[in-house]
Amino acid sequence: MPRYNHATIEPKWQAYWDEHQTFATPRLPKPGTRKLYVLDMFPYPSGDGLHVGHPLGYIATDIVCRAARMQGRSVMHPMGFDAFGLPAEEHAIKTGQHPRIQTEKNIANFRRQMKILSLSYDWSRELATTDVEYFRWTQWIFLKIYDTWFDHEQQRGRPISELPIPDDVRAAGEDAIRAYQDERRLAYQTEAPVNWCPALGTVLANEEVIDGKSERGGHPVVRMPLRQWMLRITAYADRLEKDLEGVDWPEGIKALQRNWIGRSTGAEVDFFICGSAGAGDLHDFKPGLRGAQTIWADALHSAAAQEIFGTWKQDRSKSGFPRTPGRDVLRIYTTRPDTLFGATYMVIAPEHPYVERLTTADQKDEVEAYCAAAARKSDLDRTELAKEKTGVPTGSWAINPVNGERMPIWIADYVLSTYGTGAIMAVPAHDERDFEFAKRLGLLIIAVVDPGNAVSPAEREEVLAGQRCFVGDGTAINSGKYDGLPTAKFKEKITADLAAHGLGRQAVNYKLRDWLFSRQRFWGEPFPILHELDASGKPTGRVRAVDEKDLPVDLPHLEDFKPRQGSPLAPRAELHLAERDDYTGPEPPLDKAPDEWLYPVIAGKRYKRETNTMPQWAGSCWYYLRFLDPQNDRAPVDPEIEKAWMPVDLYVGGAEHAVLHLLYARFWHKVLYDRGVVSTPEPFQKLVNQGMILGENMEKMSKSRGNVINPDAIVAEYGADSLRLYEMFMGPLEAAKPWSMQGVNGVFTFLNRVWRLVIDEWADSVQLNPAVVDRPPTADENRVLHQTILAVSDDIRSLAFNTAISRMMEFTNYFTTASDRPREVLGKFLLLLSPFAPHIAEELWQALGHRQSLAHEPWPEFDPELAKQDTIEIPVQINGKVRSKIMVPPDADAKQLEAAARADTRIAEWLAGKQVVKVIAVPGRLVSFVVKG
RNA sequence: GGGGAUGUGGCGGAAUUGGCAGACGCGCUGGACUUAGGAUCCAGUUCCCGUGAGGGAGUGCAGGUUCAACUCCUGUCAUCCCCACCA
Repeated sequence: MPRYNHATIEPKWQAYWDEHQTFATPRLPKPGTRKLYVLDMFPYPSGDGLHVGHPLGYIATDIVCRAARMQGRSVMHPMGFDAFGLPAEEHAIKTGQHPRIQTEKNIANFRRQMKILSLSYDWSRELATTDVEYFRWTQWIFLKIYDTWFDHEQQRGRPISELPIPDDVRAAGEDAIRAYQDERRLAYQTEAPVNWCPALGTVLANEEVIDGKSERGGHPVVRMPLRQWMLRITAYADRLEKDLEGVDWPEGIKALQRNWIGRSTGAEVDFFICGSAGAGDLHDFKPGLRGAQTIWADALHSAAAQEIFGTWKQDRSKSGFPRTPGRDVLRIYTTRPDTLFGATYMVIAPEHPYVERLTTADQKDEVEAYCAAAARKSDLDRTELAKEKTGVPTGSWAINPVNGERMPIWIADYVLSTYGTGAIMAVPAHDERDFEFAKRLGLLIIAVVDPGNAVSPAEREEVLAGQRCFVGDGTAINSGKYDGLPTAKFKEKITADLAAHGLGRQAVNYKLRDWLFSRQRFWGEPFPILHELDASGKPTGRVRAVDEKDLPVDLPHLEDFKPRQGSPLAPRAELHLAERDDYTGPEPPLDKAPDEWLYPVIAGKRYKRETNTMPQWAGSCWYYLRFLDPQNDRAPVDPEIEKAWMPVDLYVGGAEHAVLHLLYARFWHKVLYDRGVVSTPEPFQKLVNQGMILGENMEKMSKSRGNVINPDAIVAEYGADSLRLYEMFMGPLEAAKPWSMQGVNGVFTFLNRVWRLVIDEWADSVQLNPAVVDRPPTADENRVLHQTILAVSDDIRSLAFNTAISRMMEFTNYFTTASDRPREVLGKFLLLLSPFAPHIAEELWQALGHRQSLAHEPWPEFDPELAKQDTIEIPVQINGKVRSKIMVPPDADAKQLEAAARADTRIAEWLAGKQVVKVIAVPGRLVSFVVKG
């Protein structure tokens, strides 16, 4: 009758923990205890609810926390919701209902689903990024960032009030000072291209644009510039990379972040421009295709070029390398300054500011057409179509500072305006892309690196003849006085020489770009920013931060959430949309807000609110701080509390956040650190990525594949304990692994066996199994118990939950067959089991006669003496093959092992008549004979 | 093209610093108890040969180091993920 019935046990204990506030966390760690902050990546509360993949990480952290509490640590274990986001906004557009309503419904469902799993969160700390009282502080942090500039000398963010203002700027007046500051803030405005879909009247994310058309509806999409907010994350690139050293993260994730930051060291070099408009004879040469080689050769030593170059070089060596390049030079960035002598042409990006200036009259049409076409392409198009590199000559020339030779300047979209200086020197002999381009267009290729024997002799000949590209290191050739230098040395030397002549300098570049921080959406945090208007209602360009006391800036009431209907243009053909009268450009939904929200008046001045909203990342950048002090209405977090709990000791979540979320959060944290809001330079000490749970068919779980498993169904049939146990038993936390219903049944069976270990299933009511007795445990029983204690404790520490469970199964197997079992041993076992399967553990703990919850019961102590075996089995190998096994005391030394092995009859037979060459005896491990004959 | 991860029975997966390959579970086979079992208990279960004792092979593939290799080294194949013209 009293079978294991999870359906009655689980609600009972959930109610008990709730009522007794078992998992409430005090404001500060209890004095004399070590703190432990364990954090899950909080979910986006989607309408579909949790699927079994979500709780994988939650269960793992919960086990860690439950065990840690029993080990006497003060545990912080909170949960919340990352609730801004597109799906809720789309739902609102469809239904006209405020997204908050749907969002709160979804949160309620998520919370319910988590609660039936008994994840031991302190729910009093729950938060959602959409809570007005939460995003009030998100806005506050934005203002901190806005109020900060980055001091490159000190490598830290400082208040804008401490920014030194140069005298000439100060003299130019208040607006000049303001502009000077605005250009240096960590939050600044710029024109950035967005994907604008006129038919949908909305701006789309890159992922929503497929082949130049909107993902939904297939409407045309144009890229066009829009004034937007950026965060200067690039200022922190160096620290974001360096500080990875000190954190305990998977190497793969660190590599991913380093790769994303993409630090490279090279040189910036100035090339003198000649042949720009008005420079007379120098641009008589049209850089042709086939003919380029001879033209180039002719131009090399033209007297005019030599003369101009000579004086320029002299000037530079006196005045040094200027901070910003003058009008007369084209500045490039290269990681291979050692190939400078092999540069045969230059390329600038179609968006480069010099395009117009460098384009000669007869190239004008061609260049304009090319740049216009490039502007229409999305980033994706540009890389996809790049199988064939394209470009047009500007008609202008540049002079190579190391040898005074002339080279044509091209425009090509294989050069990115956003990296380096947006201009390159092309070294086709030693760069794949330049090689491909030069080959296609018949440009000159000169080898300046001898690969030596890094390639086959035949290949080397090709390289030297300019018929093959070689990008590796080698020895310098065709490089004047530098000939013979190995690549690395050459780089150093020429960089120093260029610097000495004021022609170049060492430079560091990052792939990381500043963070585009505004979205043209409704369902996000409004910016606490006001734009000043003049008497006629036009923006003056001055920006004002909302006063801290006026936070939060809440979202306004809107009649409907539909985006503006744009005019039906033929966008791909239209390049100058903004100039058309009937054009209504991208306008965020907040522009439809009522005037009293949109146009506040402060001190007699009229303002317009910023109507962009923050991206979804914003809320997740600092939630781990708010959990510590969620009710605080004077600060995002109390400094005393922050100091006591930070950093997060263990952070568990999916690998999909390996780059962006973790980089953004680290960035904000560092700004807050510089500004004294937090006390640690890094927020997350240890990071673990849980793997994906696949469907039973080994495919990713998705609605469309129809292989989604809902945890509710599993809990209903097998109980939360079985679900928890199964998810942990499936395999290593980090690995991807397929779901198996039979596997769930397997752990369910195990729990039934545990149940019967303690409870008499034949009795009419729940009572102890008569086999449970009060007697001291035998040596064997103690050994099994203590080996289990050791293994489970270690496995929890190393997050190897699957093996911890298998050890508990072994324990159960041992005691199932025993005719009786000591109560004390069972009790200790239940404590070990409780972090994994807390409900059944509590129930059985109570059945054993305990009155109190075991949630804060001390963790069983491991006694090595009791775990010791009196004899152990040792394999004996002969020539690497196990031929027998011997029983010896665990502390037997090498001599005793060998003697015991020789005494073994089977070994004696194997050794008979053979010569023993060598004997290896490793105490506690094995004996190995090497024999001959 | 660059970076990262992973390859072990029919399946999920175990295996301190190199030291008994296959723990634990699923599945399967046989048996017990049963009117019955998707319950429970017992035994077996990497493959090949052998009734058996035992022998041989075996951790994607090919080599190497070692008394000893899933583990270390070299090469190679496959799968997955991320980034992708970053000069």
